Amino acid sequence: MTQRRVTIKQVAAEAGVSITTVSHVLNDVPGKRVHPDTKDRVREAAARLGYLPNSLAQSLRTQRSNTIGFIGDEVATTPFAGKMILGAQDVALSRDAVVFVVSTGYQREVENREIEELLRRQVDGILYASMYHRAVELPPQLASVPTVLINASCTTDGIPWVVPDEVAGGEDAADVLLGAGHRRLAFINDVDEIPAAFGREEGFRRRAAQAGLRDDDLQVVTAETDPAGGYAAARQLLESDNRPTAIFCFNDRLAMGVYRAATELGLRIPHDLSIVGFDNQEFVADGVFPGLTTIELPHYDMGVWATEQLFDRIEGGPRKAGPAPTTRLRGPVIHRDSVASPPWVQDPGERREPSDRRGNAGSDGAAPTIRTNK
Amino acid sequence: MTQRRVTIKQVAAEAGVSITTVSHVLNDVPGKRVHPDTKDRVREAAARLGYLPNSLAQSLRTQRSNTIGFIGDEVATTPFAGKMILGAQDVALSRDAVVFVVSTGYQREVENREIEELLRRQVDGILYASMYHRAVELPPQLASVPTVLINASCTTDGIPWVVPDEVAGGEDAADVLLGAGHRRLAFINDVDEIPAAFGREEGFRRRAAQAGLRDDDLQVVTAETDPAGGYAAARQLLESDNRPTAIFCFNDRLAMGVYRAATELGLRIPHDLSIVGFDNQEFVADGVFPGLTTIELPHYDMGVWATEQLFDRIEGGPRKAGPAPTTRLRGPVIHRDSVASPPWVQDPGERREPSDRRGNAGSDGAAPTIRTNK
DNA sequence: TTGTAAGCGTTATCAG
DNA sequence: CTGATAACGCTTACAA
Repeated sequence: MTQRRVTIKQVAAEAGVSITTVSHVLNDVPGKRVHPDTKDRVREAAARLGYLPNSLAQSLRTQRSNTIGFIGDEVATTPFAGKMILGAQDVALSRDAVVFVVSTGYQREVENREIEELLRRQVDGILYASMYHRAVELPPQLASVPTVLINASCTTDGIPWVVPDEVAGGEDAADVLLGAGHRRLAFINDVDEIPAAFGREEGFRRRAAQAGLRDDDLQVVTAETDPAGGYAAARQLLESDNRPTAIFCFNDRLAMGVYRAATELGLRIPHDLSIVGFDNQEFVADGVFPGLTTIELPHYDMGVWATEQLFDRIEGGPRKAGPAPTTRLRGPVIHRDSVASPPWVQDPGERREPSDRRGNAGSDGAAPTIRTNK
Repeated sequence: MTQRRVTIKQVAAEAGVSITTVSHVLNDVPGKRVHPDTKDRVREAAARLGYLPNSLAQSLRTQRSNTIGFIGDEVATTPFAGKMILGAQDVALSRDAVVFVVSTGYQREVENREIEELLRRQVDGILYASMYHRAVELPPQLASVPTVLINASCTTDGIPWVVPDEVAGGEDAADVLLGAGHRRLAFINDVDEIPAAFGREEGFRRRAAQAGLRDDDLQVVTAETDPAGGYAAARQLLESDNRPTAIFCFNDRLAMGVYRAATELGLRIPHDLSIVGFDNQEFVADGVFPGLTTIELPHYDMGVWATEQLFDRIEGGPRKAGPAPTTRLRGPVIHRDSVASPPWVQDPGERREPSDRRGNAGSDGAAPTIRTNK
């Protein structure tokens, strides 16, 4: 059935010119002037035959495949992978490129095989993505091809990387709570010692200190980052003498447990207890009641940034001047309904206005702020 | 920096043979007998140089790219995409193939461009995936390349497709509830008229009827498939005269709303109300308290099945005999803690044993059953 | 303004 | 058993 695809030769024949000419007009080669009439004839012929240049042949000749690889440690169990991939493919498509997606499942051998397959296919570059913010060691085979890290940092130099601005996230969370008038805060942090844990705590503490909170007005505890962990930590926090009026949670899943604890203790959210989460896992943050105000992780934007960097490097030749760029991207705060002023506060300070969903590719400037409907 | 990759020519030189011979030994060409010593020399040379055959050149020559495309309507906003992709890439990798992932965002123009890019790259075949079970119309450009549908059906003949077995899902949900001794059931279905809605209702009703339930022992209402929709429907259901003791929800998100309604009405889950969901959206089903018993959608398995079919077609030449295979895959029921026997029931019937997570690629046979820890 | 021919890295045909 | 050599479909000096 699948009759052989139409080639440049057929187009040439159809247009009554040589294949060289076809190539010239179809590629708009700079120095070459081709008679307008000829051009038209060629274009028509190509269109008539439905000619699509064979990318493999082009790549073989030009040493450029317009193809990049996306290597993820896991692609199925987190909702984040999709956003990074989408960011990557959006900018890829704008350069007529397509992306190979492979998932390693954290297995070195699988990773090696996949890298090999990608290399054999002459990918122009590789995006190496982690599902959670961490430091990685770059597989040595990748040394030969432009590579950019997403949601991960590394010490190999010459490798650009992008991660979320965790500190800013912690600050933003604090600002939301402080802005509403809260003065007794708690932070349920991840037990694991990872960049996100350090960064968010640092930012949160800094703002609390700047706001003049005393040491025992800010409790920090750690927990497993799941509902059970959040529940346990929240019970402890909420039954203590100096009960906080607001809790910042390392992530949304953990926050679910805090909701439960609050409910069990008869505390109403947000009236008796305000909560801010992290991640903006839509089905979670938007599914709990009342909706969870949370800090979004900039996965899509990281995908975009990384891919743009990647193409820069691919096009910029071997190595651009100066060290590789790295950046931390700030995620927007998503306002829902889990934050209110404590009863004794009159003026909760101004509430920020809604803004657009995707406006924040930069890492500096004030945090964009978002209010969801519903 | 990136010195030109090593080619077959260099290997030939290094081994002191012709490139033909190198090709012969590296590919183990059937009819060709090469002296064992020569073989060794070649293999060593290849290894020493770190030779990786250029896949582009191979493809150009053999007309086989060992590359497939995965076209999804959206890849970022659902947790399902990742599983289908993983299924696809797992089988692809086992055939030394890699998969291009593209997302159309439901935009025809984007889809067309992407299809074009894939075709230009000579993909051997295409997986066309929908994020929710529906009937699709196949883009005509795909006629020229082997294609298999995932989570979607179509009428174009010759096109294999795989979808979830919705009817079985409805039956399984009913069985769980009926098995626990419930006799007053409700089903909150999707308002949208989609295959999932029809199928699940059919299966659920069938089993209820088989169990001898009277018509008014099974209420079916419809709602938006989000927490708010579930909440509203549940309030209505639970405040009625003939309050059901168990509710089957079209999906897990909707079930979240049912949890809230139950809590507000002072009904305890599962003691006063049993709930079964659908989808097994991990962070939701596993995040609510108590954990939600639910029917999993077989996304991974659908990805696997489709990709195997795809390779069959690719290898089987133009068209295999007979009509294209299609199938409905059953998802396992995931037992958590949202189902119990109503108080008046003595023996809830036997509870099934835990089983393995991936054992169910087939669509027939009893539903595999899974109990999560925690 | 157009065309010839070399070459990108392989595989496959056909001789030696 | 081994090796020239012609494709595969395209781009690009270089000629005409």
